[in-house]
Amino acid sequence: MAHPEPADLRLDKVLAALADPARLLAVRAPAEQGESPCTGLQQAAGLDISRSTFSHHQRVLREAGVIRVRVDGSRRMFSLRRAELDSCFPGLLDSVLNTAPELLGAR
Amino acid sequence: MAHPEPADLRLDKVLAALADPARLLAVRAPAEQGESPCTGLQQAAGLDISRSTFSHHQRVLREAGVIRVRVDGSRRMFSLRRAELDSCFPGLLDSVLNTAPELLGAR
DNA sequence: TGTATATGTCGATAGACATCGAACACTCCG
DNA sequence: CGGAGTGTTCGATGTCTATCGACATATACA
Repeated sequence: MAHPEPADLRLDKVLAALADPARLLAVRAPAEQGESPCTGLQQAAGLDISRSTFSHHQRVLREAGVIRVRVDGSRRMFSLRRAELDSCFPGLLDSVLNTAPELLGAR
Repeated sequence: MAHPEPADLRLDKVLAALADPARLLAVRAPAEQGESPCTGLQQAAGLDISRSTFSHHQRVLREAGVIRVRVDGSRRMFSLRRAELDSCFPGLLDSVLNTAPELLGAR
């Protein structure tokens, strides 16, 4: 369960991680609610996908450095790596999170 | 040679179009120099790829609504669709263009 | 100690994508 | 007209990605 260092964040990877409607939705829940458990996040995002697929998306976001995953008992708690992202790519996360849901893309 | 209407821009498509080191480079030239011819743009971006590959990238950027292509004699002139992008996704383009070249990603 | 809950991993599959060279189309200029 | 310059399209190829179901793992709880 590796997280990249802030110095290792790359814009193309971050953009690729965000360039998916499911992941754009998944990233909004921890942005609004703070740290969220995996299941709650999936439900909050209204994602009708299998657990393994969600786990895959979670890994993509984590390996790109967009989210942090913390083990808490039997659950995983997700949070946005907002400070690191804002530091490396100022304004990027805000512009993505402020986009109206209708403009995110088709599922 | 179709360009999407501003109302048809979708964040996931724009992010996907930008989520490539070659395209991130290609987009910086017209941002700095204004309207640029294709060849000049490719050279300015330092892209060592074939013409057909560059043409492919150009198409991806155009179909996502990131750039506009105008035919001028035997050449194509490229420009950023800055106004439309800023209107739909405020701050996104700026954050991408302001990112240091070393952070764009590996080629 | 079982049993239920929560989540990751594996292997398969189907579709998307980056890349190239070759061939084609169009414009400009001599 | 014909060659040079500019760029697109096509077909092939290798790689990546999204998705799933099944299985494994780990914690929590009775």
